[in-house]
Amino acid sequence: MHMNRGEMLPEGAKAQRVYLSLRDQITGGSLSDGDSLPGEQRLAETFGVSRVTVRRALDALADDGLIERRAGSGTRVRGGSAPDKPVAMNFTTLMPQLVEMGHSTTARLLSFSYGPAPDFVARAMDLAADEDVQIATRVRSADGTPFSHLTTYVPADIARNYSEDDLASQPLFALLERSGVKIEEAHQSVSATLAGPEVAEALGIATGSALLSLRRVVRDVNGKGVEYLAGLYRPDMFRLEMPLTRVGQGAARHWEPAIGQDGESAA
Amino acid sequence: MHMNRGEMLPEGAKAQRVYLSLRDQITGGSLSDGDSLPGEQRLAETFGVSRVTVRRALDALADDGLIERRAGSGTRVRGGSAPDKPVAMNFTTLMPQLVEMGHSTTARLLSFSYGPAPDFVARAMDLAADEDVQIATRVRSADGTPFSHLTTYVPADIARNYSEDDLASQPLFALLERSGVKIEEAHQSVSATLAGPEVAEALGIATGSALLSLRRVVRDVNGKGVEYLAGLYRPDMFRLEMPLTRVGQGAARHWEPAIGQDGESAA
DNA sequence: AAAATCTGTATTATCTATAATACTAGTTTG
DNA sequence: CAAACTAGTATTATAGATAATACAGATTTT
Repeated sequence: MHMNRGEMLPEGAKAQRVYLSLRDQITGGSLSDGDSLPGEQRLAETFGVSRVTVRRALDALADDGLIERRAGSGTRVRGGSAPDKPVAMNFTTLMPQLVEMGHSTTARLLSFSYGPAPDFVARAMDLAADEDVQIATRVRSADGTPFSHLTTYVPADIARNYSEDDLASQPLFALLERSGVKIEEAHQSVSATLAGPEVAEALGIATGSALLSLRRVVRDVNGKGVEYLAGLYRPDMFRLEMPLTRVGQGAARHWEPAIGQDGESAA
Repeated sequence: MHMNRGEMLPEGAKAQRVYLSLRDQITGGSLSDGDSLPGEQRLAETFGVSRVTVRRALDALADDGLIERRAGSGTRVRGGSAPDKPVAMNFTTLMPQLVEMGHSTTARLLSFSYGPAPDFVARAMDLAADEDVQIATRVRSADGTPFSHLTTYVPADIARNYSEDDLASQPLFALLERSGVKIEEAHQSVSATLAGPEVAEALGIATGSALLSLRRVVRDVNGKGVEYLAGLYRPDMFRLEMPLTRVGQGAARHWEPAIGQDGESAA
């Protein structure tokens, strides 16, 4: 009975690469149950490593309970497409659907400071080059497992309206609107990146893991930037879900988000 | 003048990890121009490797032209937040905005076959366990650089309506609607994953790079699944952009996609 | 029953990373 | 100017990971 929750990574650097790649395919759904995995020899060839190295990666996967190895037969996937409890982000609120799913959420404030806005933030928010912003980094956990690493930049004059404690307990949206900010527009950009040493430790994952990266710029009615968010999310814990419906006729036919029906819908 | 386009990766496995992590931060916008990078000694400590290894990673970054090193002063970022030509995906068409931006797009068919649907596909599309599907994998390139690796699963009876050549030249949407399929609903799930050896080669990137992962299930008016798409996108070439506006009043206030106004558009 | 394929196990040479250095030459800060 | 940074350049010993092999035992296929 191992309760290691996917943290039994092998020692070698190449072995870790193989381990992470295979683990991503399993938890990501590309590999389901059954007789799936190729033989150790073939894996060694496709990854360009020796069989010993593949072996170390498979040992770690077996420790995690993700695969099952039987001599003579082969290696099979076990936990196929049954991720623990993937938190999804709701489209219409821009907030993770946590409360609705009975998750207990906690936020931990990692750093908190005021200072000049970094270049890319000032550019994205149309700030003066020397304008001070509040920079806060916090990690959110669901049921004790961290799933997001968020860094927010808020112009100092706005940020003075709430306290450091507020940040650790409440979502930034609520604090901004409470401060009298009239939110009007937001622009999100979703991408992927690798986990650096600091965020890897904060999220309890291995350096070099894949992360979902989200950049968000929020503006008020005057077009002034009021929030810049740089969020990193664990793909095994978090997904961006968007249900869409096809509307319109002829050339104007296009997609629109299906609001109010997420995921389980029976219909 | 190096035209290596980010393919000068160092030899050691640990050095590659440092290289990829730093490169992601630079092309991802977390590190802009200026005096940014910490000293080699500090980098070695935070990454948990020796200074020699950090050095190898920095050598490769310098070869790529991403950083500039000056003895005594430090290491600075050069290509900060000016990615080549990031292709964005349009929200309302579910298609990359390529034609509008003057890109020359090519698609290459990597594999093409008919066979029983994999478990996760059959589950997602509500197919019979033994139903045959067409499985096609193709790589799309913009201006000669590959940016997406797409695998589609289409029920065999539908797929017979178009040819193999059609797939290499036209988007699947057009082919489906031409085949008389009434598209009604789609569900997208966005996540991140690591590049395995095969996709890494197909996309011209290093194994272990971060990729944006998109899963899409398209259903017709009867609720039957007509397409399952598993797409992997290079984060340095592709982003999922979504402009949003705040609408509604009071408790019903929520976000909606700002249709028709994307980035550059003039409508 | 034989052949083929797979995991399990072991050994050894080689390559790689690391640590501990030392030193030079630029640059910035006090 | 002097002190305290920095990158650039070496060297060497040691520990560790990897590659290349070989063979035994289990399972499936022919």
